[in-house]
Amino acid sequence: MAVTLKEVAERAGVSRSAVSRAFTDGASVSDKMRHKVEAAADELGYSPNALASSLTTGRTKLIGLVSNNFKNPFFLRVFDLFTSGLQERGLRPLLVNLTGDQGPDESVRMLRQYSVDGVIVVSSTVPASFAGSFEKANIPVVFAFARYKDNPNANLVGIDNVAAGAFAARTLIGRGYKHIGFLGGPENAVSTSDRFQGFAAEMAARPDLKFSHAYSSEYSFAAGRSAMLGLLDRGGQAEVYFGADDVISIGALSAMESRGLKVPEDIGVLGLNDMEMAGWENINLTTIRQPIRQITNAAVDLMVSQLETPDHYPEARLFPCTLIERGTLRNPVQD
Amino acid sequence: MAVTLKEVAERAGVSRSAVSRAFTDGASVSDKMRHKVEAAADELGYSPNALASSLTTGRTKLIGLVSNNFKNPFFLRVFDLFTSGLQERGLRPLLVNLTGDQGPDESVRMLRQYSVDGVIVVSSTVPASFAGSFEKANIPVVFAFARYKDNPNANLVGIDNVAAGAFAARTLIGRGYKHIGFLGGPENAVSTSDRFQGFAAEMAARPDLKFSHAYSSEYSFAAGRSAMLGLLDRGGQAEVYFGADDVISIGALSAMESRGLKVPEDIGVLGLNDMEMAGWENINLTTIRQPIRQITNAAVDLMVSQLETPDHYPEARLFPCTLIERGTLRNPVQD
DNA sequence: GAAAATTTTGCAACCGGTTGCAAGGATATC
DNA sequence: GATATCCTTGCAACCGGTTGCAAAATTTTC
Repeated sequence: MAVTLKEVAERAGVSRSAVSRAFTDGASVSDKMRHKVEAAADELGYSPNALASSLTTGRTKLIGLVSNNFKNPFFLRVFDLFTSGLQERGLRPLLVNLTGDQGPDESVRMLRQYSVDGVIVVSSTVPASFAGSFEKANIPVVFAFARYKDNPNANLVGIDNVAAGAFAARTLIGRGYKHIGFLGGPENAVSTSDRFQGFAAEMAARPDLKFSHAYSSEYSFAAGRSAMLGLLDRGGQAEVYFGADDVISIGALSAMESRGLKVPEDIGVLGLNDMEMAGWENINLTTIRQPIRQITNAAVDLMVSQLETPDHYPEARLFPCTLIERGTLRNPVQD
Repeated sequence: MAVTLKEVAERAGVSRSAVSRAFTDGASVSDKMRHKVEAAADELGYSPNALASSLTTGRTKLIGLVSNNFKNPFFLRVFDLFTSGLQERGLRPLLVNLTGDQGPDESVRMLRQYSVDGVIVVSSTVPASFAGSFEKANIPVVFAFARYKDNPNANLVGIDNVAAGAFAARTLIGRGYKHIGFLGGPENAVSTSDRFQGFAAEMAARPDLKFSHAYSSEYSFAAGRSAMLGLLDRGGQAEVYFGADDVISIGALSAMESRGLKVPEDIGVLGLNDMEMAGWENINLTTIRQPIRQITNAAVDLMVSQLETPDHYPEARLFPCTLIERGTLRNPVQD
């Protein structure tokens, strides 16, 4: 159906190789030939078939974008930045939604069938077994928003969740809170357990402060709200909570409001991510920002480096988080 | 690098065609042959190269998913449903982010280069010129969340925005509001102008009621908030506003709160979409739900029909909206 | 058990490109 | 102007599969 190289060659009265070369950067073609070919191609509306050429070149420019985070609103921005970032470099994102039944092996097989040049795994909860599958298939992979210690010799980009947890704890301690709570996502999610680890370590240094913790059943508004309602209704709640994710923190905020508590006067909340809704004036959540643009850019850069130099030495790029002061924490105490 | 069909053939001691047939449903192969081939393939870890086969079969099972809605949180769910819906049918979404410089022609060319079997355009604001480009390239296309009258003979799935606007107006009239406002997205967005058209037509039948309208600069929280702040500060605002999108309505809600107005006592808001945040208890927006699951399913179905029967007659599938009662509208008046 | 009908298999050409190699042309050197 | 050098071009093989066709193998029929 589509116009092929052969037709262009016939039209221009040249060999097929000549046409191929005219469309290949750096190939040996005279200007005259190039113009002749381009003219014929334009008349016919030809554009080369990327899939056919991949057969000989071994490059498809297809990058698998694998994720299981299609529920957390934070990730819409992540997808936006990844797709546009990849496109800018001439790469095409092949999206894989890891929800439900599809196991990792299944996905890897699929990605191999489509000869992706590389894979970016966008997830904080992806099983570590993934890394091995890709390595075995010899597919370059970058883990974004992932955990360093699971894959010390994988390419990896994100924040240090342990450090972020510690940062959160120091922030809350600095505000003079005496009873500090940690409200995590699912207890078995690595992001939650890492954040907890850093948080708890920092709290351990301050035995004079009261420290308690709880978990939500998943990373969602409803789970955060319901966990916080449980804490409030049980009584003896902390003066402030670090919610290990914005969407949980916002759920918690709504629970506090439902129980008639004033924030930040009666109780405080600190989130993590700085997703768009945190900045909405009717939410106004004080939170720790993940530098999402830096993370996505770095992931794409790392992908490109791997494509260019196949024996690229594995690398982890971790970025520090920053506090975004809004309205859900009391002011710092004066020294 | 990867295992090829030839290697499997040698290993199994059969011809290449035999291997190919063993992996093709409905091909003529004996059970004995199939087992022999499968054994060899398993030993070698072979899986067929989808791109190479596409060369002869003419099918890639790649579906372009084209969108420029990477800002509206509503669409994360849309992407979730589309990607999983396509995957379930063995199709692979190739994502195209239409932001910025990339013109439609550029995108169409790219999609053709990758021999996509079809394209789903996910956008309410995509230029109508798109349809032509795909038709010319003979690529099946489905427009989701699009406008019927722009492409009466294109495959199209969504709601009837004019009808939705009218439904909104009737709803507000039914609540006994005497001064009713319309707060749109950008004035030139087709979704906004269609919704306005339906809304205004319904209002025209009730000259006894006061009707006013305004627009936001884009479909975003900030734009909705700032537009509503403008209306409130100018004075003479309506008793209730239909915000032509949830994200705008939520922005408007926050503006009202900032100006000390109680919702729904002092002023009302009705949204459209029923995105996740509308249901958050600390937002609690009464809104008109777009049946997103039906829309995405229908779009995928329509795509599949087109792939199966190439001369599939164009079809528009429009779904009705339903009111989701929450807390931002006063109760219906009793007859 | 032989002939006819049916199924299975392999050959070879093809899908739409790329590329090493050698021949042909153009340019530079003397 | 002849020769050496470099650039351009076409040929043919190849990338990893599929498929029409005919030969081979199997099954059915009588």
